[in-house]
Amino acid sequence: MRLAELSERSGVSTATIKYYLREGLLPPGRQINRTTAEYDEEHLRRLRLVRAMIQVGRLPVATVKEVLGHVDDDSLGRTMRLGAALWLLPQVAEPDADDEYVRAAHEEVGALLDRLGWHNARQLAPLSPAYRSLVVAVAAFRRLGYAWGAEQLAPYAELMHRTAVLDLDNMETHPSDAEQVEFAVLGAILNEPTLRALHRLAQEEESVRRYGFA
Amino acid sequence: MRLAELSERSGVSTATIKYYLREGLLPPGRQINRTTAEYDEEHLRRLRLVRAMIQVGRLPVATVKEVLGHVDDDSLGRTMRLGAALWLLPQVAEPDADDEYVRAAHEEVGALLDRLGWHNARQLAPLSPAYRSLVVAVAAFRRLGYAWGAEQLAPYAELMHRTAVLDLDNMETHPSDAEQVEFAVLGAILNEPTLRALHRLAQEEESVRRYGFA
DNA sequence: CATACTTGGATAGTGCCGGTACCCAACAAG
DNA sequence: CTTGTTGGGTACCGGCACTATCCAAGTATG
Repeated sequence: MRLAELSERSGVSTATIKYYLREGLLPPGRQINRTTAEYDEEHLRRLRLVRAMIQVGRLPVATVKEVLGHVDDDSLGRTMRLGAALWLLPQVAEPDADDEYVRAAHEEVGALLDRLGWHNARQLAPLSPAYRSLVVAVAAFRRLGYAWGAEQLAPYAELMHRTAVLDLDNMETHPSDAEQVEFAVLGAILNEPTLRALHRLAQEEESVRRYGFA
Repeated sequence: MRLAELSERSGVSTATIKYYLREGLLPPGRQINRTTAEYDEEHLRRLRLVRAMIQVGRLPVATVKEVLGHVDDDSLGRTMRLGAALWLLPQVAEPDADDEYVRAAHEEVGALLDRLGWHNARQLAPLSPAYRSLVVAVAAFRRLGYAWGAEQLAPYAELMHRTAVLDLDNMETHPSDAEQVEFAVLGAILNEPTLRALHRLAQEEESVRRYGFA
């Protein structure tokens, strides 16, 4: 398959494919001569994966490149590849440690993890981007005067834990390590928009049930 | 309070505040004379709300303006104000109706809603951005060859419904309509990053429980 | 064999977005 | 009176994800 066909089958313009090749998101095709290269089904699959990450997952191009680098790195074990890839997902700006709301948020989130018995998360917390994002979000709520802490978050955390159990159960249905890692990364990237959409649909449903259409 | 103080207490530069004023995200201050205006605590609060939406919720400036417009519109009832504001949240590109994966995704999502008995969501579906986002995400999975449909989504949807119930219960703890709407919009905007962060923390926790740190 | 098209490679340009910088005359504060 | 700040305006910035154009070398078609 040559560039034009790859473009047609993926729905991505040749100019954009060239851009991805330049940026290293797609491996170069098999060079037939100085002006022709041959692509295969693997390229098409990779291209679809890249598009899904960018368009559905809204990852920046540079991040997609990093994520793919970890997914492809055979020198790492499964857990490390997975962790490394997930660690890169969109982050929020570093919280300002001097801010009083941020300090209070740190305490609330710490209390939450203790209360839930999430000892591993507690241990990973200082490094984890997810922990930082949570602190930033909680601080924003508190800055606006809402009581928002361990108490209010615990039931949500419980539900999210059950979601994570589903995620890993789904992942384990895939046979090979490589497939598991790809599925997990995809899950992390594409499942989030899916969950967000389901969440909003559920809000619409429940809201109409309670208050009607008026 | 004048511009400089508003800037200091919010941590937002005067240039940026002027930009928000220009864009209509903040109402103008009380004009004392041609070169002085007075701002109050309401401006500070609104500014913090705007910042939270932009930085934590990652909403584009133009969307923030629209959302605030609906929140402030007293001519609408509670449900409508809420719905109108939520409808604006970040959307995914319109799915291509000609695509076979998109068609299959439509069917799967429809089957899911039937199976769950979400009749209101089913009815709203053609209009709902959340529905469209879900279809796009499911189509992306299927394009990559994963079996991803009503079967796999149902348990997630169940959990998201329980999350939505929590959301609305929390909202109802606020006394006035105006507060309920503000809290709900904030919830939709700030709770999503919160849920995402909790989800990832839960994944880290559960993943370490199953596979250890190796 | 002629002609039109395609290839990889390179470079420059586009449009949007969230600010930022600078200038101004009018006013305020010490 | 001097120094700084105000609202208002305009111009500009850097980052991002492409997109357009050009090129010489090679390919497909009649």
